[in-house]
Amino acid sequence: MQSYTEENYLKIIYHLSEISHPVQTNAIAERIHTKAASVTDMIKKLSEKELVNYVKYQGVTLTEKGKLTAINIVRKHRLWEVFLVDKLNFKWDEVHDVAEELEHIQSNLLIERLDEFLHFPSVDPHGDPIPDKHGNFVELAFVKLSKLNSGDNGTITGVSEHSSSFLKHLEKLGLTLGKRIEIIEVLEFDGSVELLVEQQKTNISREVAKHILITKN
Amino acid sequence: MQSYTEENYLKIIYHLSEISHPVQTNAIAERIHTKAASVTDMIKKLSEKELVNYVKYQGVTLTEKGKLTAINIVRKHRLWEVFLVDKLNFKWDEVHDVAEELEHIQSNLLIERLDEFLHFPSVDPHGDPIPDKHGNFVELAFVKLSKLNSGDNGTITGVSEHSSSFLKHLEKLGLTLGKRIEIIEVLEFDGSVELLVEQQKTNISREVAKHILITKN
DNA sequence: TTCATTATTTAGACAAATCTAAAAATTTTA
DNA sequence: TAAAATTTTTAGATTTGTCTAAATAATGAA
Ligand SMILES: [Mn+2]
Ligand SMILES: [Mn+2]
Ligand SMILES: [Mn+2]
Ligand SMILES: [Mn+2]
Repeated sequence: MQSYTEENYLKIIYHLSEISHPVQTNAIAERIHTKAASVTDMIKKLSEKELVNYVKYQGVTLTEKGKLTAINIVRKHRLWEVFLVDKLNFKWDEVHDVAEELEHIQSNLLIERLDEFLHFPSVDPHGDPIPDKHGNFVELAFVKLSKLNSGDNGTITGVSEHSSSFLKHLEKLGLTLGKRIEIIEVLEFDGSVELLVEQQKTNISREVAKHILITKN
Repeated sequence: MQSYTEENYLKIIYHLSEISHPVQTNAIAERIHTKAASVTDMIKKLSEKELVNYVKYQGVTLTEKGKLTAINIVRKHRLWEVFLVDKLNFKWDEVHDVAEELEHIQSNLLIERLDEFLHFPSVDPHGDPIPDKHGNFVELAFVKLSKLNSGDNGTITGVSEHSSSFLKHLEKLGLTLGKRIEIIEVLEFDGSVELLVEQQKTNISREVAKHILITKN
């Protein structure tokens, strides 16, 4: 079994693996709010336990065992987020911090029963896929809203930024999961996007558009 | 805020306070599976934080602040146990260990919403009272089954032993919360009790009878 | 390709929570 | 009430995860 801290490292390494291979020490340090020296220490420990492959000065990659562990934590995180939103009426911007704690509860029975109670959801409140108990899940074919052109339309199916301020902003504009949108115009000047949601015209910055994930129709 | 470990000490001290005032070092050590020396260290720390009153060689008592903190942890523990039984179909002997972890999740919103979701239960799956958000609760007027005499009858409303083996044993005999019982005879020889549950005659040892709590009618 | 910059690791220290062994205080027994 | 037994505390060490400062390796610019 891994400690709370080890689990957090594995999860962060898993997420960072989608961006760079291998994962750099500094990248981990930044995400986990710690110093590079501490990361090196922990990486050595995880390597000792055969959860990561570590090459000095190069970085780390997860071993199969480490990856399965990480995916299981992600599974728990996302299932708890669904629980909080669906059953306890949390808003999508309120769930992340609590899920960061709940994801470390150790009980297979608990998580399998929770999954069942929630009717085996396939995505979490932010549109992220929920791995099944074997670690399998389907990556949805997203495209960033910032890549669309005028006339394009689609459905909001995810966000790539989970901060409360960002999510609250989207909520206010009515840009929530499942909403259909149509691009009116992409301003050449600053890349901001004018779009239509439920007969309502809205304008969002390029920065915001980058973090909204669309499934085209 | 207190650490996970500090919370556990406070909770144990709270429970032991019902038995002895002040609470002895060794009693805590035994319950928390640690050594007396470690307990002394932690007690000093809790005293420093004004969560307990500590007199060297005498023992500890909780301060008002410490007591409120402890009651809040008990509240969370019991609410989670209700959740596990009522919503996730756990058996009453399966919930304790998971609740030991869940009770440390830090989120007032979570626990208030959970309370609401469970329709503000007043007792947990073992018949123990659940404090409200202000720390108030009613102690039920229990009597140990071992104190009853032949001819007495009442309802099982609690247990004072939470081990899985004990609870499974009761389950097997049909001696669960809410069941009405009638004492047929208390054997003089060994104090074992012959009783009637749902037209069924059963015999339990004095040791078992001691841990079944009855509300008389 | 050499020097400067950046990234990473090592060395040594620290706080939290624990332990063992020994000392000190309290309680029990005789 | 004095010795014996028990309980509690102290002293010093250990483990986990972190830090700062210094050393080392890798990368990028001239
Ligand atoms: Mn999240
Ligand atoms: Mn999420
Ligand atoms: Mn319990
Ligand atoms: Mn209980």
